[in-house]
Amino acid sequence: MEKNFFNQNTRKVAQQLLGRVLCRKKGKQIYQGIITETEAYCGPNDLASHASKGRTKRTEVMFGPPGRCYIYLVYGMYYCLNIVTGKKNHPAAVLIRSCQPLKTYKKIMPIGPGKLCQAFCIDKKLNQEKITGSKIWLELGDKLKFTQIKKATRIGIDYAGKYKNKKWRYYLQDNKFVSRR
DNA sequence: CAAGAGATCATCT
DNA sequence: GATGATCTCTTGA
Repeated sequence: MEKNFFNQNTRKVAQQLLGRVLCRKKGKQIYQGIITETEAYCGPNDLASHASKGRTKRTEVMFGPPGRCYIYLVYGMYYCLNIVTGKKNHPAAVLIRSCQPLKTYKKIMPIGPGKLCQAFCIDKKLNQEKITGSKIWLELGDKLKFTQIKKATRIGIDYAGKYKNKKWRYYLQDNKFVSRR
């Protein structure tokens, strides 16, 4: 991955992450999948972002340097994986929502942010880890020049006022491994 | 097919 | 004490 890739506009990162390969190593197992769906959470003004509520213990990692994992528990049940973007003290991140499995040893399809974390054995132990480490990292994958990117509203953020209508969800058109169309 | 409910708990007020 | 960046299951048209 390019240096400083995550230190740029969150929406741009979210789109450029599509097609790249998420890799996770746990023990001898390696899990890999092509990222098919992402969402951008664009800083302190974005009412959909946890960071809009200010700096707390949970959101602290978003205020840190780009390229770290932000992992939290939603609805008391599932983990969600984000990657912090933008420069330090600008709290923003990209939610990795779905991927197309390449190499998995579990019978869980990584479709939807909760299932993705289940399938890839991602939990809070990886919070704040660099996304360029030995446990979790990204690879370039094949080029996706000819694949269309669709834009849509983000899921599950009805509370976000005028930000709920922003089309900051991105997914690969015609790919089956997308949570909603 | 769409809409609603329930599971379940860390985080924040 | 309330609330979710989810998912599955049930109900009913």
